[in-house]
Amino acid sequence: MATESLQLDRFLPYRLSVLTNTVSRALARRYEERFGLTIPQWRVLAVLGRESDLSASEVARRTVMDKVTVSRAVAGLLADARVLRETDPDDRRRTLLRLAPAGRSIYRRIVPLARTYERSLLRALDRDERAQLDHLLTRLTARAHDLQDRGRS
Amino acid sequence: MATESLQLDRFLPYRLSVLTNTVSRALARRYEERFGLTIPQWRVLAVLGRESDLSASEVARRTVMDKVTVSRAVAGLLADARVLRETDPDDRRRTLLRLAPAGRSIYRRIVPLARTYERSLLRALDRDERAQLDHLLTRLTARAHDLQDRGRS
DNA sequence: TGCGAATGGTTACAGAGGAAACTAATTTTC
DNA sequence: GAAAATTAGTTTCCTCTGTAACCATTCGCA
Repeated sequence: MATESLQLDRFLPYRLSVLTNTVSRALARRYEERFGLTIPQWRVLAVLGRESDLSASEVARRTVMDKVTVSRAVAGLLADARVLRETDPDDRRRTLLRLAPAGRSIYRRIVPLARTYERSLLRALDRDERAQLDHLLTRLTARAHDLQDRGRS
Repeated sequence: MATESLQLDRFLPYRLSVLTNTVSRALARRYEERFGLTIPQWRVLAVLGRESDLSASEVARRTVMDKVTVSRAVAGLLADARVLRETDPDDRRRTLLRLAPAGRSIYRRIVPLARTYERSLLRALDRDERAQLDHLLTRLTARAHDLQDRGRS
C-alpha cells in the first residue's frame, strides 16, 4: 500500500474554498466600489428588501450570519441612514429593522448588479448543468450541516 | 414589471458561501483540535507532503494563497519544527521548504482525517452526482477566474 | 410574585487576512 | 558594468470576524 498522499486541487473542501473566495471577492469589490457596502451589509439589505420589520436575530437566522456580524453590519447601515431601527413595543429587548429610503434606493440598484454577476457566472453552464448545480448544492449543504451537528457533541 | 427582488437563499454566491463556510469551519476545527494547525498551515503541509524543496512562492501558487499568508503559515510551522527551511544556493532570495520529521508525521495522520471528512460529505451524492460535481466545479472556477481578470482592468 | 434561566443585542478582546511598504538579491537595460 | 526594474520574502498597519463577557429585558416556575 502506497503512503497516503493528497492532491490539494482534487480535494473538495479546497476546491470549494477557492471558488467561493474568488466569487466573494469579486462581488465584495463591486459592492464596495459602487455603494460602500460590505458583504454582511449587503445581506442585511437583501433580506430587509424582501421583508420589513425583522429583528436583528431574524436577520441573523436568514443570512446565516452570527448576531455579532449582524449587529456590526446594522450599526454601519444605521450610521449611513440606510436602515431604520425602532424598539419593538411588545418586547423591548428586540429592535425592528427596515430599509430607509437611501437603503431602498441602494437595494433597487444593487439587486440587478448581483443578478448580472450571477448570470455571467452561470453562463459557464447549460440549462441541465444549472439544475444539477442547484441539486448538488442543496444536498451538500444539508449534509455539511448534519456533519456539523454531529461533530459538535 | 415587478420591482426586482432577490431571494438570498437562491443566490448562487450566497449558497456557495454558506456551504464553504460550513465545510471549512468543520475542517478547521478538526485540524486545530488534533494537530494545532490552521488551514493555511495544513495547505502548506499538503503541498510539501507531495513535493519537497519548494520555495515559498511556489507553495503560494499551488495553494492559491497570497505570499503573506504563506509566510505566516511557514513561520508557525518552523517555530514548531514541522518544516525545515534553507536558502537556495542558486538564488539567495529564495528559501527551499520541506517537511521536518514532525511535519511528515502529522502529514501521514492528517491526510486520512481529511479524506474521511471528504468521503462523509460525498456520501450525500451517488457516483453520477460526484462526477457532475467535479465537472461543475471545474467550469465555475474557470469562469470565476476569467471574470476576475476582466473586472480587474 | 419574585428569583433564576433564557433571550436580544452590544462591547471588548484577540486572532486572521489583505494591501502596502520595506529589505535583500537578482535580472534587465542601456 | 552600474543604475533601474523585478522578484522573493517579511513586517507593518488596518480591517474583518469570532468568542466571550456583558447589560437589559422577558420568561419559567416554584
